[in-house]
Amino acid sequence: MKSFYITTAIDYVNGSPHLGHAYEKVLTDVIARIRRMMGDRVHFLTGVDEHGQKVQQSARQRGVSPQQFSDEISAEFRALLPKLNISNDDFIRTTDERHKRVVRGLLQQLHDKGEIYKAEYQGFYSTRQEQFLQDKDRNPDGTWPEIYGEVTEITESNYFFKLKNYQDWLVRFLTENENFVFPKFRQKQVLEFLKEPLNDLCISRPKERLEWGIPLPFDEDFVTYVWFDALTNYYSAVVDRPGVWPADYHVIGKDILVPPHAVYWMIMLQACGLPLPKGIIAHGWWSINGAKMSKSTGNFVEPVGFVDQYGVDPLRYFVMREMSVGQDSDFSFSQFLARYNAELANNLGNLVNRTLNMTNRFAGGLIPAADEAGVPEKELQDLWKQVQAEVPQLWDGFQFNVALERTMAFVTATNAYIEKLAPWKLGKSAEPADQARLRTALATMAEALRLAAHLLEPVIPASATRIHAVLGYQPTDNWADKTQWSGRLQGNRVAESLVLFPRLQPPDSAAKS
RNA sequence: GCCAGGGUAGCUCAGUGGUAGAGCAGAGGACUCAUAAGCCUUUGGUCGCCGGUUCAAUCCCGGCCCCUGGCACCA
Repeated sequence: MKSFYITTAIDYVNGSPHLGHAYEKVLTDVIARIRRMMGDRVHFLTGVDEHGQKVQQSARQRGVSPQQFSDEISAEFRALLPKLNISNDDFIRTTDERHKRVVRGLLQQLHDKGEIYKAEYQGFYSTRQEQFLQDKDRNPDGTWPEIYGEVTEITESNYFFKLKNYQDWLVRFLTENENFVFPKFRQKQVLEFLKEPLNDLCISRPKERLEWGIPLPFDEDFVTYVWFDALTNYYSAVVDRPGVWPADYHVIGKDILVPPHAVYWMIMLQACGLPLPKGIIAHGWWSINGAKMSKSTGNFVEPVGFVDQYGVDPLRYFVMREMSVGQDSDFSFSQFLARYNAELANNLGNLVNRTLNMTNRFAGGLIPAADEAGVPEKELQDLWKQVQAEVPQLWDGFQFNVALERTMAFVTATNAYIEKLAPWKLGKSAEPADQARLRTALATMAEALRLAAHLLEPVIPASATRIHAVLGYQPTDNWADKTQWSGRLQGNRVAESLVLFPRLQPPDSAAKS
């Protein structure tokens, strides 16, 4: 069986992880969990990009070796994963031997095929910044900004990859596979970009200028620069695992779609004769309180600290509930608070607790068997059938925000059902008919909760598991079966109580009241 | 400048060629199992602006305005 193979972009280890990094992991994780739940054999890869000039510079500034520097920052990124409850199967570092070996292999192969050639590159070079400058780096009056120091025109030999030759092929491929990039408008952006002629891609740096990289196998005086190093991770990580490549989805930020993933990576694979990924998902960016994320202004969400304070699942829920995949979204604490209290605490969490409470109070803590379903039960069951059919379709279309909305609507309907039955009144009656209705009500609310938790599982896995646990329920791994309305909870002993999402107070309300 | 996305109730957004929808917030009510939660009812919008097509446009076409992002060997 072919694996479902999904990847995140690898993070560049030149700073600490922020909300954007966390979001991409969570989004990919949600998809991975959904596919596992649906029975696919999933392989989920994430990792870090460790080579390059900025890492070399940062290491030098701190007076440590590049390896030591990236060891430290990589550990920080790696630590984020369990914190976010990410279910990745592998974690790749571009400094891994397994990676370097594959990169060098591909480069050698392309060199042998004549896809890589050496040429001279002429341009303006800033010694202070150790980089070539573009015309757009100039001041409006044509001079170079102060930060570059002395700028001189120099000539440098480098290796180039023949991108140009594949432009027509790529245009044809994207035209024939119109849903290759999600969302669709991003695909248009790629084709727009390809209307201009491509240039060949410079893939090397001389070692005297940059030594923190993978040496070219055919010329050890150079290291390969950025794209052959970074993009190849998706392939190098699974080269020894038969049946995994090609990737089903690369999940990336919109900033690295064009040209790296949609152009360079596709052409690299094609030139190497390797199968192409089946799709690319380009997600949007988070702003914080309506403004661009920025460390210098403190407009920044630090995921580890946030999780420590509010929990993993609330963060996961918020980013999936709030963002329409592909669009940008805003993160504000007040919006987080509103979602948290309204949907997680009041709607879902409170339903869990009142269900446990009533089962304990009116049925001795054992979930009763339901009598024959009346009108209210049938209505709720019909709604479940709708939601159960609709949510997986929404998942397929990456509309996780809508899927969560529908799931929560089912939770709301369950709360409304409880009001209609009013078990607390039935519990005071000795009439056999009322007792039967009471048993039915308790069984129905527990069953509804069990089912809803299954739809929430990919997004808030730990909480879903806790809900199932307090219902005395052990899920099986047959999706179609376990999402059927049933009486399988009958006789289970429930927990005494559970405050799943403690209600949060707005920061400034404590003083007032 | 070019390209793309967006401009719909106080807020976040959904939506369709035929009297505008949801959630949250606000207001009122009945209830009490529960995290002062839940449920019911309800206030609220010239659907960015101007034209056009149409019996009929928020949805189609043209123009304009505003916000956001991208514009290559910089990551």
